Amino acid sequence: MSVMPYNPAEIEPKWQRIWEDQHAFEAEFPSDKKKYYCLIEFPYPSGQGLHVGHPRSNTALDIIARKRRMEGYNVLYPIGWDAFGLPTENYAIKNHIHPSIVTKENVDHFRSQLKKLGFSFDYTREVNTTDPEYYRWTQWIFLKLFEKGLAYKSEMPINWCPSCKCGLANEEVVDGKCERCGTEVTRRVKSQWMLKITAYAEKLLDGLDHVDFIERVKVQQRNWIGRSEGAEVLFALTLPNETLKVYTTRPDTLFGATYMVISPEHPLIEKYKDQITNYADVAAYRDAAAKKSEFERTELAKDKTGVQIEGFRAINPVNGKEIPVWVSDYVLMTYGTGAIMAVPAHDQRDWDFAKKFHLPIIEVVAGGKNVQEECFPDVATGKLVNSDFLNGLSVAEAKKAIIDWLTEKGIGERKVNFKLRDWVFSRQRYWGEPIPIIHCPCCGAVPLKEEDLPLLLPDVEAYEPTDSGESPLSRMTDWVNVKCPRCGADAKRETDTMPQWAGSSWYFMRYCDPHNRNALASKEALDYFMPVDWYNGGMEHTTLHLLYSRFWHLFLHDLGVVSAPEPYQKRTSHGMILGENGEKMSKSRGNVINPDDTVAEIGADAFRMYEMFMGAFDQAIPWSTSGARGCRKFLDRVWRLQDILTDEEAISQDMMVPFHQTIKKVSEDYEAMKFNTAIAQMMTLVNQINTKGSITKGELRMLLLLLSPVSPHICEEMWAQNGFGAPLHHQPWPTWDDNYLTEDLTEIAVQINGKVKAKLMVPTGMTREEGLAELPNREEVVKLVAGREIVKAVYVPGRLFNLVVK
RNA sequence: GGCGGCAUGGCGGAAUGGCAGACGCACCGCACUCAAAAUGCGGCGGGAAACCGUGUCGGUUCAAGUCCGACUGCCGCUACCA
Repeated sequence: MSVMPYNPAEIEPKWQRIWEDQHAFEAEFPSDKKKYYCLIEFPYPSGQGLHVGHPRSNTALDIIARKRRMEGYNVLYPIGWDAFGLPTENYAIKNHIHPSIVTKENVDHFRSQLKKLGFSFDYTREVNTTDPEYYRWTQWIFLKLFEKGLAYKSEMPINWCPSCKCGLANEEVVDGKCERCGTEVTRRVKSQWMLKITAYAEKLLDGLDHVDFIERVKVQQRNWIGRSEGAEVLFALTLPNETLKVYTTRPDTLFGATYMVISPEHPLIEKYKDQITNYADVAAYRDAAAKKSEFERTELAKDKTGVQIEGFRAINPVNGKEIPVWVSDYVLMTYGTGAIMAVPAHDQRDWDFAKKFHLPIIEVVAGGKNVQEECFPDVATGKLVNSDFLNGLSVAEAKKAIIDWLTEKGIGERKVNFKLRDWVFSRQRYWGEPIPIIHCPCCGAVPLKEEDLPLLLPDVEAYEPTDSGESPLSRMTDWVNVKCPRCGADAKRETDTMPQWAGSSWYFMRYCDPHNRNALASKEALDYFMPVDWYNGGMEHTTLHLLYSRFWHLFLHDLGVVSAPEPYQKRTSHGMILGENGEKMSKSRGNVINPDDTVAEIGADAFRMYEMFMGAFDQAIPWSTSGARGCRKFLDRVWRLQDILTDEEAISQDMMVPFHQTIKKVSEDYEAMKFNTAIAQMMTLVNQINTKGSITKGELRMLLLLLSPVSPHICEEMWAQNGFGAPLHHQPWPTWDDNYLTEDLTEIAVQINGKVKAKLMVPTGMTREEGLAELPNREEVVKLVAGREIVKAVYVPGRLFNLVVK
């Protein structure tokens, strides 16, 4: 008997319809079952449509979601659209179409592409960040942050993209260039909304100890938060009642401080302009530094510049010595106190600076080479010298001693600093959430009342940003001019909008209760579904989205909105898919693979399988069209197993071991995201079945169960065609029996001096003692030893037998 | 400069310290075919062989792709963070 050929173009849409009609993948609430929440990063619905990178993450968690359902969990695996953002706005400007229309078209296209891949998303819970019913809650969270003093407006130099005409967060500046358009970023002073993420620095750091994130992610977040322990020290100045505070991680080297440096933006310069005898030089240096972009500052990092301030000096508190104060842009106003004590002997930057300007270098930690020739920054080995009461101590001991001394004298104290900066939250753009604040000349910034949310984005004629740097909304006078809700005076609305990171900072909470009109989600739904059990996404979101959303979630937890402190229990990350030439896929390189084309050629099941089989999940892998066809060939082979199907119900005795090994391997490898080896194991099994020449019904059922999370359509179809009963996705996940994992006899390797010389069959249970007693007498072994003296024998049960001979 | 990761056939990649190269791709041979495609079967690191082979050099071990030390080369993140 021979079945019809495998035709994914027919069976895939059929099963997608059946799943939809049966509401097969909708999460229940309320439910008595245990929940499992799988999450992938919701896509930005770009005009280009789906990229082959999206299905890599989606398929991986689809496998987990489908397996969990078969294990009896109430699975939440949702999808939505992160739809605010610049590309849509730019497209709208160029083509004179409203961004909301562009967004709708793109979302529809994306959804249809995803549906063709058969992901088991719960489409009834779709969210869209541009939906007023969604962004009213984004605005609500902002109001709460404002209420708690975590949202504030601040005049500050921001990164300005002259091309996008928009302020950028530090995180959106890459190599001194705009992340989006590549234009060199300049600095511009503007009044900006800021979110005080720094208030959560410690919690964001501590929370990492309680979640199961891959180590890379933890390390990157820790680095980004950048906690450092040190001390603040007050230096007296030769000015009446004036001190200069510095932050240092090396208070132990205080005796080696030979000069000080303040940042060009340091207020001391303006305050004492009359006392600074070379003020003109200092001011000129400051103004030149201000003009430099972040990029230029970094580029010129190697070559230190600076000006010595004439007119006053500082006094080193430990030895009373007067030391000069310099201005240099290697000291940043935005970190620490904007001023440092310079210890050239033990800090590379200070050393470079001292060498250039011929400043004294005094060794205070012995153990390196001549500090006049080479800086010695090591903290592990040296002992203190030239440091009075610290002499002879290790660096760690000296740190403690000097901090105690400073604290006692009241001129210093222990201090923890973070690299993390507050989040610049304003965008001078149209296509984002309006910030629900009214500026009143009397009352200042007045929040909208909660019942007035959502503050709708008004329709405007032109979305172009203005040259003045104001948002396009500023031109909407009818919308901008309002009465102050507090005092009734004429007031103006805030015209900046929120960044794209806003809507994506809480979307996983909305999925729990997406149609709620009274709250961002009900407490009951949040307490049931949160936290996300498994979140997979790109490494590029580690320091931005992943940190921002943890911040918002921790904040909402403090507010009592949600019980879980951390939003994500587990975070994994997929590797990038490269073009066939091994380079990053891009239009300009002409190496983009379109998922639609691949699905049309080999089907969604084979496409999904290839995405999982191509290599280690967390590594970057080049696409291979012939490799993808190989997966289609495998599914053809699976399909043709029906040609050799017998009427036997059970798994035959001689196949028990291979099947149980496969159940174990596949089950464990899916969990460890080792999808490639899980699939390889199933290929091996199918090869074995083909060699044997027949397959029983029980064997086919088992294979289909194991394969179905990867390639669900073909498995459902074969399941139904062969009358295997209730739909496959309702079947329980199979379990293995350890008794069937091994054969009676095991092949081991026989080594002489560590080199494999022969293979032997031994009873599987043979212990180390039995092996050592019996194996040297085996005929094959005696032959290999050839009369030489056996110095040592090692038997590793089930593995090998090694003889060391002379 | 700092932090992290990686290095295995022609290619993607397997391998709790225990038989290196599973599985797949490409390629070669054979069968089927008038022929090709598809499919099936077989081969496929180097070497005539002894043997040699997991970026380089050392070390630990009965045994190292795997652990340790030094180095080289790529990739990612970060970057004058005091």
